[in-house]
Amino acid sequence: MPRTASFDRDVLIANAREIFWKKGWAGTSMKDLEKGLGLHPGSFYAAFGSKDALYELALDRYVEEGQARLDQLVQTHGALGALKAYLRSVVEDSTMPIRACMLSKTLLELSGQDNPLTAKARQHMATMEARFAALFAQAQREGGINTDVSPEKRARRFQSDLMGLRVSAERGDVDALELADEIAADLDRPQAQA
Amino acid sequence: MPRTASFDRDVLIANAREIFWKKGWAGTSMKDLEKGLGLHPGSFYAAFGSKDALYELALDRYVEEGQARLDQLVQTHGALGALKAYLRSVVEDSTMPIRACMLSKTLLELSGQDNPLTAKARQHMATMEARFAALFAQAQREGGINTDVSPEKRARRFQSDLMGLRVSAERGDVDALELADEIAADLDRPQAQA
DNA sequence: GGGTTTATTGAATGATCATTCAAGTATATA
DNA sequence: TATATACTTGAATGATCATTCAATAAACCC
Repeated sequence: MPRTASFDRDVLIANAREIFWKKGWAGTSMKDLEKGLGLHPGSFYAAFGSKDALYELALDRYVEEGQARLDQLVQTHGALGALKAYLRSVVEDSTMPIRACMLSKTLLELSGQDNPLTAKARQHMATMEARFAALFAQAQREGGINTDVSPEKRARRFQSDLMGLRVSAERGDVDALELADEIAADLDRPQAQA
Repeated sequence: MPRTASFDRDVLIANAREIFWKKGWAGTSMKDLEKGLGLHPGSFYAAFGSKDALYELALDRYVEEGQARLDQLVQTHGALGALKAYLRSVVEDSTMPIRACMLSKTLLELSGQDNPLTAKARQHMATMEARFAALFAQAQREGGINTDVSPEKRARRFQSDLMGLRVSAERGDVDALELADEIAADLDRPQAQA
């Protein structure tokens, strides 16, 4: 009896991720979304509930894709190689709408107003960091990296440097690829003790 | 003949910097500004012209104060010591409304929409980087740091790490002070070659 | 102290914001 | 093919957005 929906929900979420990632939370209007997704208000709200709800789905999707990209790099380059390649990929990959990390953008834009989406962004960052830590642990087991510093600590620093790299890459007057290689080169050295 | 203005323009710009820094560009409404500055619309527009114009003044002020803080650190700690102390200060200083850098926030929020304010943010970043480079050069002359890498390159990396640190400090679940000390400790070591 | 000049006030403007909903349309089963 | 069921449409909602402006109030010079 029911009429079937004419759109692919998954594609719509991917589109939304693209738009939100590029233009940010406040910078994306419902008109932008209606146009970008080809959806009228009624269909939009029937499908997603609200702009906030879709943003959350877009964030989830963003992290899933990042993890998938990382997984693939691990398969081809191994743990340590994947971490290095990941640094390059975030400034090279031309399929991304901008260089900056969507989690950083969300956190910076919304943490000053207490928007619930910041909690989500923070969670995702912790998840990514845990994934990095697992890869550092694997690299240490495989002997590719020395064990003077815990995987957790290395992961924390790695993600911090990654965020810095991706902000720098938005500047335009910075050779982000060179910066990425510098950070990657540091991974081969014993880490400084604070 | 004229009536004198009842407000101190400098104080108002400082207040605006505080509000914009914390809540961001889109997150700050005219109502926020009117309330925060104690100014009615008419006075506001007579004094500053527009919300955008005031944001630009706030950005300028933000950079001036950062430079002043850095200058003071140089006087007490010397060039290299100042760079290290600056890392700590950005996560410790309780007078700042948030940990994140206002230039990063501006760049990330507005670079996806082509807002002219992004150019301003980029310029300021380049200026800060030049200041860092001068301090690295001084540290190299004084022998506090080795000369295997150019001051410009060190400055670029320093600022990138600084941005990453300040994004990480917004997470809440990261010991930003420890991270700052790790980055500071790296300054004493020969820099890795990419 | 009167007259001029400028600051202040706050209501009004028109645009845009996210969201709602009633009416219309298409599809799949029976 | 009739009917039930869901999807689609787009106008309407009320809030809030940045900005304007005419009216009012205050301060300075002569």
